[in-house]
Amino acid sequence: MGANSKLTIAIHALVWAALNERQGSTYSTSEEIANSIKTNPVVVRRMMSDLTKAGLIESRRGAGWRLSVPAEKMTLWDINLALGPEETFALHRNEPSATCPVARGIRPALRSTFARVDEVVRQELARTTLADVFDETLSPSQN
Amino acid sequence: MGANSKLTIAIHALVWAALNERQGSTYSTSEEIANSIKTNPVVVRRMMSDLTKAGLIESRRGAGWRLSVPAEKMTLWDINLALGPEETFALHRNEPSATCPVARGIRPALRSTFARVDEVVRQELARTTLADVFDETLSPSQN
DNA sequence: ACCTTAAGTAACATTTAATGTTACTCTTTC
DNA sequence: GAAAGAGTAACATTAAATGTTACTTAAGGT
Repeated sequence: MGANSKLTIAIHALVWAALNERQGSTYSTSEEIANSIKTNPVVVRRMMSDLTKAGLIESRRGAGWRLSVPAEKMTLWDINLALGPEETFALHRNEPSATCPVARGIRPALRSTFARVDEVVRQELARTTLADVFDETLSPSQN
Repeated sequence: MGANSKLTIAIHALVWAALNERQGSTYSTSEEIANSIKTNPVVVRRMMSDLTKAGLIESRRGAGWRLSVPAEKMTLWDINLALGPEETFALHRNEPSATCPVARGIRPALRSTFARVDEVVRQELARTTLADVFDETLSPSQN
């Protein structure tokens, strides 16, 4: 499958939960969230389970989840890290030739190059909080 | 399939061609390159075709390809752009709910967030040249 | 205690993008 | 005009993401 939309789903779920809490509910359920995202509740539960393990939210069986970190303190990198971040670019799927000097040297060279890319992605995600996305999502220009 | 290794394949091919040219050959063929990468020649031709269209290399039927931009002037972003860059993070695969305010507002919010991420990736790739990767690939520590 | 609700999770199905492969046509060089 | 190798269409294969069903487990309310 193509690109990674896990982060999109997670942020959507968290913004939904944040709004739900702001409107007076304590817990949000996988069914409510799946409804907004238009996906299956199990997909939501699976993903929320990762966020729970990372301590970003807390679950209560029979009730749902609530944020355990304030939206202002939760960065998009925290969320992405909880989901198990993927590298922006992948190395070769198969080991390249063992006899060719280019093939032998290219992997370490690209590893360090791609690590720098991943680092700037990390920095950019760490700069944005869930509250930032929340505000932009619900800004008047969207209604 | 998982992550995007097209850029890896392209850089590998270009470093191979650069070395080949430095060693006196004018043209490099899809079979030679595929041999080093351990993939099918058609995969190489397909990808090289994109690089040709972008003007980074030039092809001659019956002979192969050669660089048309010096390795010092060709950035990894030029290469990635030629391949048709993918976005680092994808939005929802399916349209989310039309009635939920979160679902309606989240896409524009994420679009701008993810655009900033793509921009820092672009900047980082533009900072590294094919010559940089060439040198690191063939550096003594790799032999 | 019992019932209801909803999370947690295993197992399997489906979808889709990337990659691999075959086979053929088209240019260029010799 | 023969050989080499790019260009490309068409199809096969692989593998990851996502969707779905069905069941188990924990918590709260009656």
